Amino acid sequence: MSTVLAIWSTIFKDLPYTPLSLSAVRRHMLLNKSILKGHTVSVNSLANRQDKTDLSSEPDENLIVERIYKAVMEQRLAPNTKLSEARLCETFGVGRMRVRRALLLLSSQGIIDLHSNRGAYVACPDKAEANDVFAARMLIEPPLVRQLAQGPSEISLALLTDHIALEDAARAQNERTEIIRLSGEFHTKLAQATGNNFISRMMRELVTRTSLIVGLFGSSENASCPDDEHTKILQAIQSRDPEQAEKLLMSHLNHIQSGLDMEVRQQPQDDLAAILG
Amino acid sequence: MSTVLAIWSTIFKDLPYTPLSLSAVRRHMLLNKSILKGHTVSVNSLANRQDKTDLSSEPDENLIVERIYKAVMEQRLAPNTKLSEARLCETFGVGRMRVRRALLLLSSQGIIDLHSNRGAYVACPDKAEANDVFAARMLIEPPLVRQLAQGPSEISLALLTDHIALEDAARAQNERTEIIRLSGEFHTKLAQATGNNFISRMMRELVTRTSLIVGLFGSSENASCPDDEHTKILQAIQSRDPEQAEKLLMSHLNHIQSGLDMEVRQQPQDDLAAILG
DNA sequence: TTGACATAGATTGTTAACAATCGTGAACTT
DNA sequence: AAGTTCACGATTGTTAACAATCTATGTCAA
Repeated sequence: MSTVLAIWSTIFKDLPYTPLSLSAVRRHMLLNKSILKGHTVSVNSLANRQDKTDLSSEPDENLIVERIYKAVMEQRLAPNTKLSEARLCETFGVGRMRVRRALLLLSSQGIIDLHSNRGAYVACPDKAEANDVFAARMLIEPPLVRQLAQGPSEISLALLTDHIALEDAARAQNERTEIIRLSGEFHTKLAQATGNNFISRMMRELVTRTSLIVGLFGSSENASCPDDEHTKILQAIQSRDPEQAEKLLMSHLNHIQSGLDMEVRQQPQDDLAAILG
Repeated sequence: MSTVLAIWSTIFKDLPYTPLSLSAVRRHMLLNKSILKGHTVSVNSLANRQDKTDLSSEPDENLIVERIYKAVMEQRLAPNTKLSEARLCETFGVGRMRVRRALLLLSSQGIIDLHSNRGAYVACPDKAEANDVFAARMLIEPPLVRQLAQGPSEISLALLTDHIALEDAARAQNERTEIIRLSGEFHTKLAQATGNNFISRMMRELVTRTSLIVGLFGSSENASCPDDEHTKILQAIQSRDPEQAEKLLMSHLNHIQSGLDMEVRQQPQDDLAAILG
């Protein structure tokens, strides 16, 4: 017992399983019964197992994560807002455990901060963090669009044109929150167009953080990206012009960043004066 | 009550707090008592609060995460290895809750996969994922070292030279696991040298995944990066030669990738033949 | 007016028991 | 020999009660 634990301690290893023919397993078990020792090896489990592709697999706390993510992207959830467990339980009609897991996931994505014994608060990036986010985006996005403009990813570009149509529609109807969210998600979809899951996830995180930053340091009129810059970037990509695409994107990011006032940080919800009159 | 809940549902907002003078708060409360309605506003909490910088803040499940992360980096934990809750509880001497939180965090970092009702398994990247990882690294790392070679980050370069010393020492003593881990962490520290937290986190994740991939698809002799390539890259950075640094890094990554055999995937622990004799 | 206790209340952290699910191995059928 | 069914055991998922912590508010002294 303590020896088994010792082995585990050093290697963290367990018996895994693999699909195999049933008889083959039985043969092995007969031939090497002594080797099995304390471990137990299944028969049917090895043969019967099939790849369940986990289709309907996320009716869980991912919904909560998505809802809160969306609220942050639309700047309806202001930085420093407290997310109390009880309130979230009522809101989503789930148990405390689900809420807890969701909060942990959100904190691992940097969307919220978890303070021990004090609760969860929407992340409130400071000046240094804001600079990091933009520096990271300026490092990653240029080679990204360059690659998109070079490689032939015809199909995935359709997603981008569709997205811009959505943006235009939202702008036409003047739906503020929708505009803000779509405006950010354009960049996320830019990354998705590469078909690379890692790049997509990184961009998604960076864009979410950017949304918080714009909400904190931005003035109200430039909450969303300038209207036509996305269109122009996409056009450059479609016409296979890497230089132009990269150039447009850099100036686009610069526009966003220069629209921020890093010194006069607005504290939308954190300022008692705004609430107490 | 239901109106409060309705507001919450749409905005997810709560009363936050800010450090303020005690008398100022009292004045506000007297002047605007009616505005406070259902909400409660503290007095001392607003004034007494000080920035506790959460120094000794992580004696929690981060330890478990770190231990498992390290085991993966050193290729002691093979892909597909099952991590059962009970076993982890014994190993680390903590309750099931901590283990559960740690597993959730690890899964959000892509280090393990969580299968519903079946447990946690060390991530087992497939061919497509491996390609994504290398594509992402080749997108990010070149501009990263280029930037390092341009910008003057003298101090942080010391960390890199120290690290290479560690690598050499480990190689001299022929400590396999140590060599493998340090070999990967060189790239992580490359990212840390930028001083940008986001870039650091991304690289850390990519390097961890790379470690799993090399363990799966690599032959035993090229488990670690070739000895002197790291040294040369660092030299190029120190001599402020962006072109050379970028070039060396690209060929370095290509070395690693070309050392993999994507077709004949080794299943170190997942292969019953290896266990059953 | 300001700051310092102290108590009451609310919120989060933890634990342990219970429920649901799945893997296991045998008996049984073809 | 190969496949199927079924109950048992083990593992994971969930819940609810309890413990620990922090916040809120009033009272008291300076």
